[in-house]
Amino acid sequence: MIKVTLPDGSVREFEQGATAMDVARNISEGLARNVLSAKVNGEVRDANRPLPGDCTLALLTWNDPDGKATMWHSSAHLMAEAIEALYPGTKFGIGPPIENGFYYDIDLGDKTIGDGDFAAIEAKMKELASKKLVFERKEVSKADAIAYFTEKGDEYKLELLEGLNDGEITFYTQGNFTDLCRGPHIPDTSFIKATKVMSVAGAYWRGDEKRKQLTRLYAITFSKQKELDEYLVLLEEAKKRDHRKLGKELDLFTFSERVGAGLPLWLPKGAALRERLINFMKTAQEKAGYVQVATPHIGSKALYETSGHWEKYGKDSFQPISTPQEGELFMLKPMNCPHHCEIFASRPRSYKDLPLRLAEFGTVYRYEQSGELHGLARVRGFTQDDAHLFCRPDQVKEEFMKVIDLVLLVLRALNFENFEVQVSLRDKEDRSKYIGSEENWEKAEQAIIEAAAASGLKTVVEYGEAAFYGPKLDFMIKDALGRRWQLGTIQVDYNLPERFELEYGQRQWPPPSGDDPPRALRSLERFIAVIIEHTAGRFPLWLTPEQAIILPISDKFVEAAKTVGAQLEQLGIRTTIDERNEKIGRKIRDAELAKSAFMLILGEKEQADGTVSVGSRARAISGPCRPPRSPPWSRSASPDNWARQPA
RNA sequence: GCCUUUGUAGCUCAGGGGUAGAGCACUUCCUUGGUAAGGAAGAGGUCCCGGGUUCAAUUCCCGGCAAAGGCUCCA
Repeated sequence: MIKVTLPDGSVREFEQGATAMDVARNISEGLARNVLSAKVNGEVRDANRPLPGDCTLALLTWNDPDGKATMWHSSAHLMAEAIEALYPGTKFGIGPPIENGFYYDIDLGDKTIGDGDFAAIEAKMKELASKKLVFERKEVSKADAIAYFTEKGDEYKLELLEGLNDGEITFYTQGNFTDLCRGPHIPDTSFIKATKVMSVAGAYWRGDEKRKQLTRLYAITFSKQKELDEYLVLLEEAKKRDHRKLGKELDLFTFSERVGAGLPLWLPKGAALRERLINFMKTAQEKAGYVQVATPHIGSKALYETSGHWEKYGKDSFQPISTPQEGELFMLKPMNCPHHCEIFASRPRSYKDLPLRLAEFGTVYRYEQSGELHGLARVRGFTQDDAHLFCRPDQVKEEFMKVIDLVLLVLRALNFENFEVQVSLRDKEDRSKYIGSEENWEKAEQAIIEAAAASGLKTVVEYGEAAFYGPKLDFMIKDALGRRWQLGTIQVDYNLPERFELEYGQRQWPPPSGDDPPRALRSLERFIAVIIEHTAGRFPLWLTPEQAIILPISDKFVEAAKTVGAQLEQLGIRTTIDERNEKIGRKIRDAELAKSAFMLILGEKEQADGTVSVGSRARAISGPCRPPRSPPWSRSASPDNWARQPA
C-alpha cells in the first residue's frame, strides 16, 4: 500500500501501482473526468502513470496553469499528427505550450502554409481528437531514438537528441504520431473539443537568425466550444484597446509613408498630452534634485568613437551625416549619454559636487529593423526621459533607491500596478565579456539588489542579462495583447566614465564608479502607448485632452454655452463646445466615443438657473451644478485638486 | 532583415479582366430637440508605387514601399 497526501493535507491509501487517475476516481467520477495531469511530489506527470510510492499529489485540471499547459502540449502533438497527415514528409522542430495556447515549428520543405489552410488543419485535429487517442509513454534508449528519427529523416529531432543523455529519453505516441517528448500528456485526445489555428509565422530554428527559418503555427484548444468563442471575444476586446487604433480615433498621432516608417507625427491633442506628461515628470525630477540640460540631435564622429558607440553600433545605425568639409562626419544621436558625459567634463568637479544629476528629454534616433517597428511601442525616432547620475561608489545604493522612487512615483500617478521588475546581473560562469573591476561589479550588483528590496519591489533575477558595461534593473509592462515591453531601465555604467576619463577631486573615475542612466522611462512614445492601452483612452483628468465638453440642447443655447466655456477656460479647464445641429442624444454618444471626461448639458432649465447638468464618461449623472467660480462637477474639489498634474 | 497576411473614399470595409461600391464621417437643406446614432439631398477615388501579360489591369504576374501577426517561450 502507498500513502498519498492530498493538497488539503488528508492522506489516503492505495494499492501499489495506483495512478493519479485512480485517486481522482476514488474522490469523485466528476473530478476524474476533468483531470488533465497530476503534480506528484512537485513534478508534473501523466495522470495515468503509476505513482512512485508514498507521495504528495495534486490533481491538475483546466483551472491549474500546469493543467492547461499539459492540455496545450498534448494539443501540439495532435496538431503535429494532423499536419503529418495533411502534409506528409513534414519535419518537426519543437512544439511547446505557451501562455495562450501552443505552437509547433515545422519544416514543410518547399511547401508553404497560409491562413487559408487553417480550417483544414483544425478540422483534421478535431477528427483525430474525436477518436479518443491515448497518449502512450515509452522509455527508449538513445540508440533506438536516433534510429527512429534517422529513418524518419527528421534532422531537428536528431539535433535535439544530441543534447540528451541515454536513459532520460522518452517517446509519446498517440494514433499514428510518435514524438520525442518529456511529457507529460493528458490521458487521451477526447479532452480537445475546440481547436483554432491562430497564425503562422517564420521562426528561426533555435531562435538563431543564421539558421534555417521554420514555419511556426500558433494555435489554441479548449475542451468546450463555448470557451473558444469566449476567448475569441476577449481577443477582440483587447484589440479595441490597441494604442494604434485609439491613437487614430482620438487624434493623438499618425504616421506618414512620406515621412518614413517608425517616425511618429504628433497631432495637436497628442502633442499637448505629451507636453503635460513631460511637465509632470520634469517637476518630479526637479524635486528629486535633477537639473535639466539640453543637447543637440547630432554629434561628431569623435564623440561616438570615444563613447564606443561608433564601433559597436555605427554600422547598424543610421548612416553618418557628412558635410561639405572633407572627412567631417556627424552621427544622429542614438543616446544622450555621451553628450552628458561631456557636460560633466566641461569643468573640474569636486567630490562635493556629487551626485550630479543631469536630466534631459532628449530625442534619439535608432535604426530599428523594419519588421521590429510597432506603432509607438517601437519606433526609429523617440524621446527619452533620460538622466545620468554621476556619483561616488558609496552613493550608488542611495541614488538607485531614489531613481526607483521616481519611477514608482510616475507609474503610480498613472495607476500602473502590474509591472515586472527584472534585475539583470552578470553571467555566473563567463565573466570575460564584462568590463570593469570585479570589486565594482560586486558592489553595484549588491547595491541594486538591496535597493530593489528596500523599495519593496518584487523582482526576478536574471543572470547573464546585464549589459557588458554594468548591471541593470528593468521595468517590464504588458500591452493590451499581453506582449511584454521594457518601459524603464536603471543601469550602472563603468564604461562611459572610463572612456571619457571623467574625474572628480584628484581621483580618476574608473575605480570609483560612474553610475549611469536612470531612465525613468526609456521612451516617452512607448510609455504613452502603454498609457493609452492601460486606460483604454480614458486618461486621468490631468492628462486627458478634453476635460469637459459643453452640449447645448439646441441652437438657442449655444451663446450660453460659450459663456460657460469661457468661464471654464478661465479656470484652466480644457473645454470644447458641441455646436452641431444635432439632438442631445447624439451629442452625448459622440462625446462618449471621444472619451471626453465630463459632459456639461445646457438647456432651458440650466440657462434659467445658471447651472449645467453634468454627466461623466462613467455615465454618472451628477445633476445640476453651478458653473461659475468652481468646477461645476465637483463641488468639493477645487480645480487645483483635479486638473493639475499630480505632485 | 526573414516568414505569413494585407493595401479600394477622411474612417471601417465589400467587390472584381471592360461606367468604382456600402456604412459612418463631411457639405447643404428640413427638423429645435432633455441623457449613447432625427430625416433628405449632395460632394468625395491615380483602387499604395513601378514594371510585365492582355485589345483592355484597380483586378492576373513580378519588383518596390507601407501596415499587421510572428521570428523571446527549447523535447
